[in-house]
Amino acid sequence: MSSIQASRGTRDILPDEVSYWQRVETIVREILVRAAYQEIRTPIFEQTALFERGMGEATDVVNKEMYTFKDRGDRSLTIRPEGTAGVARSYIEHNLHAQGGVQRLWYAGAMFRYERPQAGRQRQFHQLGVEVLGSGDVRADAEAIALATEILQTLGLKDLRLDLNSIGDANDRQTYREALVNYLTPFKEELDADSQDRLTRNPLRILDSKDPRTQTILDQAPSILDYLGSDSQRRFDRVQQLLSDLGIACNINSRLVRGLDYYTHTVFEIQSDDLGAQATVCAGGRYDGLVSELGGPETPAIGWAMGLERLILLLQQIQPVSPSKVDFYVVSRGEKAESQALILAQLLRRSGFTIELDLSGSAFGKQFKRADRSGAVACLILGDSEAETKTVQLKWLKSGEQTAIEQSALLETIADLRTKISHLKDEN
RNA sequence: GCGAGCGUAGCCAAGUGGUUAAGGCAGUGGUUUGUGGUACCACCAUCCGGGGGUUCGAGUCCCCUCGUUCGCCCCA
Repeated sequence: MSSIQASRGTRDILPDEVSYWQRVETIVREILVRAAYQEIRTPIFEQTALFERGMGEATDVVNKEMYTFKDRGDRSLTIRPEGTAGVARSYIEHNLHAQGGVQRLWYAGAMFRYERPQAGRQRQFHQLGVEVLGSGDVRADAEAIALATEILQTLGLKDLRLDLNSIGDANDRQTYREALVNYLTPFKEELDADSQDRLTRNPLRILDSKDPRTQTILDQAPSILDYLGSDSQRRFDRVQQLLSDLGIACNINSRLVRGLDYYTHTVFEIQSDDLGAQATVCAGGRYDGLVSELGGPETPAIGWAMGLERLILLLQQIQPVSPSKVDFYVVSRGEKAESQALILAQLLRRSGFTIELDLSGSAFGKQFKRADRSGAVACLILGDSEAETKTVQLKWLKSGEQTAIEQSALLETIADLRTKISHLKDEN
C-alpha cells in the first residue's frame, strides 16, 4: 500500500464510533456543570520544562515518552503528555488564585505519549480530567472521586473497582521509603530485574510490580499506611468515611502508588477487568505541592484523569451503536421538483426536523431503497406532477401509507405529526 | 525499549509451493426508466500491507520493513 496511512499509534474515529464520544461528552458536561466545574482549554504544546518540573524528571513519561521538539526560535517545546501541568501553569499565569475561593476546572482533549501501542493505549489519546485547585478540604477529595464514579455509573458501566490509598506527605513517604528498602534489601536477589533496579531509583514503584515472586515477597513488607503521620492518617480516615457516606464502595490498596511525582495523600484508581493489561480507566489524587513547585503560591489541589478511549472500549462492550435517525428522506426527480425539494428540505430543517435530501438524481426506485437504509421515518416525494400542482407526497415508510399535501400547507400539517414521528422513531 | 502472534476486497473470511485467488455481508446495476423494505440475476481483489530473496513456479518458504494484536515496561 503506497498511500499514506494514519501514523503509528493514532487512529481515525469514524462516524459510527463518534456517537459514543458524543454520548460521553454530553453526559460529562451535564454532570460537571451541575457540580459547578468550569471548562478550561489550554494549549496542546507547552515549554518542555513545564512537564519536566511538573511530572518529575525521573518519571518514564518525561524520560522516554514525550514528543519534544525545537521550534524555529530554538525553544524546546513538548506536545502535552497529560493535562494537569498545563492547567496548573494556566492557574498560576492568570492568577486564578487571586479570584479567591476554589477553582473547579475540567478539560478534555488529546494527549500524546511516545509509547508502544497496545489495546487501550495509543500515542495520541484523549483524556477527560478535573482539577480542584485551592482546597485542601477532604471533601474536595470525596467530591472529585464521587464525580468520577457518577460519570462512569451514568454511562452504564458496571464492574469497576475503586482502589484507594494514601501516600501521605513527603515526610511520611521518606520514612516509609527507608523502611521498605530495609525490608527488601535482603531479598534483593529474589526480586525481578526491574524491581532490583528500582530498589535504589524508586523503591515505592516496586509495590505494583506484576512479578508474582516479587508480590510474594511484598506480602510481608511494611505498609505505607503504618507510616502515615497523624495528620495524614486523619485525612485518610475522613476520605474513607465521606466516600462511605456517599455510598461509594472502595477497596483500600496500600500498594497503590502513582507514577507521577506530584501526588500526595489521597491517590486512587478505577479499573476494569474488561480492558486487558491497560485496566485503568480513571486515576488521580491529591497534589498539594505541584502549584508551588511550578512557581505559584502554596495551593492544595486534587484531580483525576480518565482515558476516553478506554472508556469507550467499555461502552462498546455494553451498548450497541444508536445510529442517528432521519425524520424525512426527500425523494425527487425532474428539474423543477428537485429545486422545490431543496427548498422544502431547508424549510423543514428550520422547524427542527432532520431531513436527508437524496442527491443522486437516480430513479425513484433507487431513491426509495436509500430512504429505507437511511432509517427515515417517512418520505417526501416530489416528481413532475407534484411540481406542477405544488403538492408533495408524504409516505410513511413502515406502513406504506401515503397522502398528498399542498406544499404551502406542509409545515403546519407536518407539525401536527411530530408526535407520530417521534413515536415511530422510538419503535426502531 | 524488550518478547510473542497476526496482516487476503469497505467488513468477516477460505486458502498450508502449482497458478482462473472460495464464500458471506456491504456496495453498484438490472428484473421494476413515479414508489422501497422480500426474491432473483449480473458486476464488484491483474492481486494477497510494502520491498527483496529462494524456486521452473509463492498469498503460501526465507529476510527486511511498515502496521496491528497480546504481554513486559509504563500509564489514562
